[in-house]
Amino acid sequence: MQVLSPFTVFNHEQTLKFLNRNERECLHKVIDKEVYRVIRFQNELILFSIRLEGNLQISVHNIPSKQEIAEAITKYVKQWFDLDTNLEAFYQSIEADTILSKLCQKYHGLRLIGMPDLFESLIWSIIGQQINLTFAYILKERLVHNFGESVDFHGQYFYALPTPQRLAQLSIEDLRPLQFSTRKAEYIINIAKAFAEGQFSTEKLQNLSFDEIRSELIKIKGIGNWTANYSMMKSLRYYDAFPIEDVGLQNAVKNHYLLDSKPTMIQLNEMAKHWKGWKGYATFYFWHSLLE
DNA sequence: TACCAGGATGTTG
DNA sequence: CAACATCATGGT
Repeated sequence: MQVLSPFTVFNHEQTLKFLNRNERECLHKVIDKEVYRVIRFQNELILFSIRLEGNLQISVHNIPSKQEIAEAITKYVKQWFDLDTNLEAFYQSIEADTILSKLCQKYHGLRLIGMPDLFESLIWSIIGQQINLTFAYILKERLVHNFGESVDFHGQYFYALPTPQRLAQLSIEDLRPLQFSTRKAEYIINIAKAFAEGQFSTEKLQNLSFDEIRSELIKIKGIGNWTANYSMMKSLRYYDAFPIEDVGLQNAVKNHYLLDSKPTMIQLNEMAKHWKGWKGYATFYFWHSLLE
């Protein structure tokens, strides 16, 4: 076991609320203020948990923890929970926007909970395109339960996302019975192939600029501006990535700014000038407000 | 029942 | 280049 501490700010309550946002979430489980997750490390499935109370205690459950595993998990958690960001810089930067500032006070210490695995955020965002979130979680659950591997811990199963290699083997006909549309199936299998064959990876994007990464992502069929920015903010930690087409964001903005209809992209871009450098973080806070 | 969902793509005018 | 149709299905 190890402990991540001390932090300047971390909002345990709001983080738990985020992690519990959908009962059907299948890639982590919250049990008594402790979040469990399986990651793959050196082709081995590792079940670990983080205690969301006081200091963040990390435990490894299914195998004896070695130094290098502890380091890998620590790195993962730091990225997942965005522990290295200076939140005060975000809060100060958007100070001119009194409405967002109020949200920041309300959720003070909430960090942008991400997805360290780029493949995961791409698959998840493609699943979520143009359907309601409830259905999106059902589709993800079917994909994971049908094709993902799991760790059996005291009779309870904890799943990992199927690997690109596994999904690359599938055909559209395998996913149609799970109620994936032909297009979603096609996009997912194509992206899985690109990752499996090494044509695409986080490493290959490492030395590129924001615009170059965005354009590389958009070259892939099925990834548009929304998906590219979603993944850049959730996986690649570009806090200014802005999924402006997002209906949830638009609705949250409509609610908080008391608009009579959803903002146009032009309006939203205008408002987002106050969030410069932190548009992704602002988006995350607005999304979080939808959980109320 | 019609319209909306954490959009993207291909076609048409 | 902007407008429109299409995808597929659950939720309200």
